[in-house]
Amino acid sequence: MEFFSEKAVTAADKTFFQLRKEIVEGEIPSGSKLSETELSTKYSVSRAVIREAINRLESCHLVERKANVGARVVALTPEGLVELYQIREALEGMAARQAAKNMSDEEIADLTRLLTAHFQEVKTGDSYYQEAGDVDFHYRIILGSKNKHLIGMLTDGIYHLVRMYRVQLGMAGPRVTTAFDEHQHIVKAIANRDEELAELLMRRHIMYSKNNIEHKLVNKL
Amino acid sequence: MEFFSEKAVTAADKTFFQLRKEIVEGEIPSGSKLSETELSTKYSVSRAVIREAINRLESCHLVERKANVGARVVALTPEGLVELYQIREALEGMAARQAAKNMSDEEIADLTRLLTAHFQEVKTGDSYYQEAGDVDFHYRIILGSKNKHLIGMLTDGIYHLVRMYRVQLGMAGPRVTTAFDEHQHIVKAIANRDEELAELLMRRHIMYSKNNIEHKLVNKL
DNA sequence: TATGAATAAAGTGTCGACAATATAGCCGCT
DNA sequence: AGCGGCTATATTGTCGACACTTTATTCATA
Repeated sequence: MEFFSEKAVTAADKTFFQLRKEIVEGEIPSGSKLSETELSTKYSVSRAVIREAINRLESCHLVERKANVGARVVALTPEGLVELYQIREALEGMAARQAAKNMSDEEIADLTRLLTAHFQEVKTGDSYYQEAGDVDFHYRIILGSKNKHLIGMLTDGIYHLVRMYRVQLGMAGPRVTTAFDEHQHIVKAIANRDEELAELLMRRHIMYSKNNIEHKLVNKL
Repeated sequence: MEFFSEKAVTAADKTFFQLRKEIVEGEIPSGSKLSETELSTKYSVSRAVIREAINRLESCHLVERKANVGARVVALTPEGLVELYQIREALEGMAARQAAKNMSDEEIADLTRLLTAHFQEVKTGDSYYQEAGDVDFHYRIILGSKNKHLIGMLTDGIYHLVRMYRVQLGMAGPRVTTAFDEHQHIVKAIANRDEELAELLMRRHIMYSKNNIEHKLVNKL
């Protein structure tokens, strides 16, 4: 899943990536407390490193911190999920709009190829790669926006929280073929340089995805 | 300007607020380097406090950091401004949509009162309070969305960067009466619970504002 | 003179210890 | 027995020192 070119140069980086991974995958359960001393012994680093890692996790909205009290992993709630998807709808919609304007022809061709390759895998029915492919698709469009702030907010900011909801609610699942069709329509709109339609389709795509997840989630949280 | 209820409980808080203020207002010039040792002597706190403050400034996109090299205040560029306003358009548009859905009748009445009071000040021609009134208006709608993630991203995240552009480019200025009309239309849409229109009008409002600033900015950056 | 390696200087990254604050448990009081 | 205040403990916040990396300087060599 590391198609983000994130290389850990410092110890705080490594610890941050490790903690983020464990939180997203639920190894550190949501709602649990993050004790600085405990973590520093567990990872064999100083508390300063842990503190920096926790600060970064807070920036990703993966933990919440109170002064003089400590940090807790965020709780997963239906309201939080809805709020998150509203933000995705706004930001990724804008990303699709800008991608329709700013992606190069080669990049669009690449994206089309990705989609057909993806279609081959869909036929084999392997749902995990469906998940990865979906993330990859959205990631490319985000990059295609060429908006550095937008890219940062989505990839560094909220995408790991999205993954956290998906992983912990077990969201590898259906909606495969329908989502695939939606992806195709979006790419066509981008290829036609139709900014308005690209944004609209992306927003609908994310809204459908939200509704789908919401249904599943009723009896899980 | 402190209508955000941000109280500094810890030393790192105070340093962060102080540094943020100085960066936004240009006292620490954009593009300049932030030396940890230098700042720690200047503010009479330890480097650990400075480091935490700088980390938070990085989360706000006010400084950029490179491992083993240091942190610099972000450079103000025309491209950066455009990117920032694209994000505002997406997020505040969504905020207006959600505000039309979630604000209470009392809150809407309050907002209307704010607008008429604001109109009185516009007639006196004091442009500074126009600026404050504009920020206040947007802030209330953001809060009205009732989306915690959205509120956090806008108020903690990008709003200080928006202010930095405005302050350092000297953006107290015209567009007063037209902006006021736009505000009125937005409130009407919210009062009518017309989510679609509220979002559309807010997006247009921000787009106009962007175009206005872009024109002024040509010969400044 | 220009280039490159070796070295010195400065700055960031990391650490362990101390100080300040919040939480938990105990004791006395009503 | 229940409640409020106090003490003890544990955790976070802050500090100064050391280790490592980057950058600037110096010096030798082609």
